[in-house]
Amino acid sequence: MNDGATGTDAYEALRMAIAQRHAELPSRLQQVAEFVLDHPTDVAFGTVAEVASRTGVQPSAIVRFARAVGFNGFTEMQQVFRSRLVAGVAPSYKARLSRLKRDQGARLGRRPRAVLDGFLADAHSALESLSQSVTERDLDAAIALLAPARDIYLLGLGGSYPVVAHLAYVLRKLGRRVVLLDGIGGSIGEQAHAATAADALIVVSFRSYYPDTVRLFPELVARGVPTIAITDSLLSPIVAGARLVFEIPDMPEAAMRTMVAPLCLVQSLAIGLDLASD
Amino acid sequence: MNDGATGTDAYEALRMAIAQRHAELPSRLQQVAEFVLDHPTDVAFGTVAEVASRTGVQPSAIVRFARAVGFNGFTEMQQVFRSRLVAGVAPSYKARLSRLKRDQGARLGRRPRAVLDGFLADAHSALESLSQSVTERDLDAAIALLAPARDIYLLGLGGSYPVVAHLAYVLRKLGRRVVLLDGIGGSIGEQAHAATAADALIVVSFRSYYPDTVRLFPELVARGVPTIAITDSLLSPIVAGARLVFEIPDMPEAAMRTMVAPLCLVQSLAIGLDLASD
DNA sequence: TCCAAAATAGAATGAACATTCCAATTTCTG
DNA sequence: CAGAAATTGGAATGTTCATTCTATTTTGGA
Repeated sequence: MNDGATGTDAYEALRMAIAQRHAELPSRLQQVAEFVLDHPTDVAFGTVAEVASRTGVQPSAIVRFARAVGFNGFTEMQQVFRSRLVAGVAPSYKARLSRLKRDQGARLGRRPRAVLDGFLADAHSALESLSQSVTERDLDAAIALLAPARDIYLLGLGGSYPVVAHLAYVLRKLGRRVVLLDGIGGSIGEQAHAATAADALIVVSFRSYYPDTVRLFPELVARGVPTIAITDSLLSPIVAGARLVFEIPDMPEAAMRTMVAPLCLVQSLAIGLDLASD
Repeated sequence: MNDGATGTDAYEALRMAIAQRHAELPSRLQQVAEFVLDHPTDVAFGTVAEVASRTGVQPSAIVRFARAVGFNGFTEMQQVFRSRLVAGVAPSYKARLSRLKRDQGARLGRRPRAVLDGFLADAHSALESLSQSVTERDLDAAIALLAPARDIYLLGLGGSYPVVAHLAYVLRKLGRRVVLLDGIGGSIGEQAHAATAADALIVVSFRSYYPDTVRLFPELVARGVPTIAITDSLLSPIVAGARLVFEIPDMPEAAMRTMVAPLCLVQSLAIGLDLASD
């Protein structure tokens, strides 16, 4: 079963279907069709009464229209119009949809291919929402913060560790002095002991926040180390005190996470920093 | 910080206000605040009952929260969340994609935003080609190879290290026994010493292939350890002897690499393995 | 430990809603 | 120009919803 037809696709498909059938509809329903095509957002948010009044028809005409184009009622049609808005912004809803899609595929037999497709869909939407949520201003500010730093300290444990590991790799390749706070061979606190206001810190942490990260972060902030936080919520324990916060919301939980978005962000910071310092 | 307070601005202002007041709210309202910040889309579309149920509180708590942050009721607060979605509708997905591709040419441009867009475009296309190149048969075979393994050894150094680090994290979360060959505290060879035909090995390596990987890989193969290789070319030094090879071609070079595709692949292997062994 | 104040859960309430139904009207058809 | 069929308007219906209210629980202070 090729599903396609979720999110924007479903909306576009419906749009085409309405346009096609427009000619053969009774006049009042044509009127509805025109309004609906011209004001999709009103349909997404409005009630039957509102849409009817704006269209200039009776509420029942709206319901009849919805049925005429293949739905069981207005509410059902409205879902399609809402899904479009979700596809545009709204990472959470979208993420949930793709997760749903994945789960559906998995239910149909747990075939690994379906699992892969699910993660690919997640990854695509994560990248998409990253693209929308990151502003040029924040990127500039981040690079300005990192540029003068003597050493760049990286803190990310548990599921976030691969992100900082990658960042460490790239920054070192680019000739930067990096301290990766991984706690190997002793306490993290000792590794971070030399950090001062002349350095910089990049913290990466997602729910559920790794205890050592939560503990060490405020210490470094208190010592005046300029800090960039990459996390999933403004309420995360690594937000207060950070000079700059990149919020990457709606990450799936625990083992289901791919870290694709944070990786891309971090990569861009490193390369952007390198380009800026020539 | 005087915003015009309409559309997205109003939303951002509200978000900040909620984050600030979070600490001083009673606990149930804090709970609501967290959900609301993390799932704005659910608030935009949902009913009080839905939001309450997803948050895990009573409907009245939602209303109390809305009043606590300065509205007359839930409905009023919801308007702000809806306004954000309306503001974000304009550019269609396809338009954004093509813009992304166009900007890719500007990769050499130094503006960090262009750099990020470039990596995002790369990531998208990497995922796309991964989706095409991986066959269901290979995935099945990989999972069949991993399923009976006692311990799963992971080998990936340099730029590939984040991939295996992530894989190790996920597999351990799922209760698998994992040995991450990272060379910490001694030689990698010693870490791998216990590997036998009853175990399994996943090697990840991309050009230019890390010397230690190239050295250790044939040893393990010679000892009969069933091996899955993830690499960028069939000519790569970790292909010969591997039971199974996932080829992910066309990776950009060295520090420019994001590892997004291998990460997704590896994630799918782990989850697919877990699902298969229920 | 006890008391007062705040917070909360859950039921009650009344409004708003989508949907259904039917009589009135218009549009086809022979 | 009938007569039948389709379409339409508008009221009726049953449901769902946001909101309010109150009894109970929890919290904080003396």
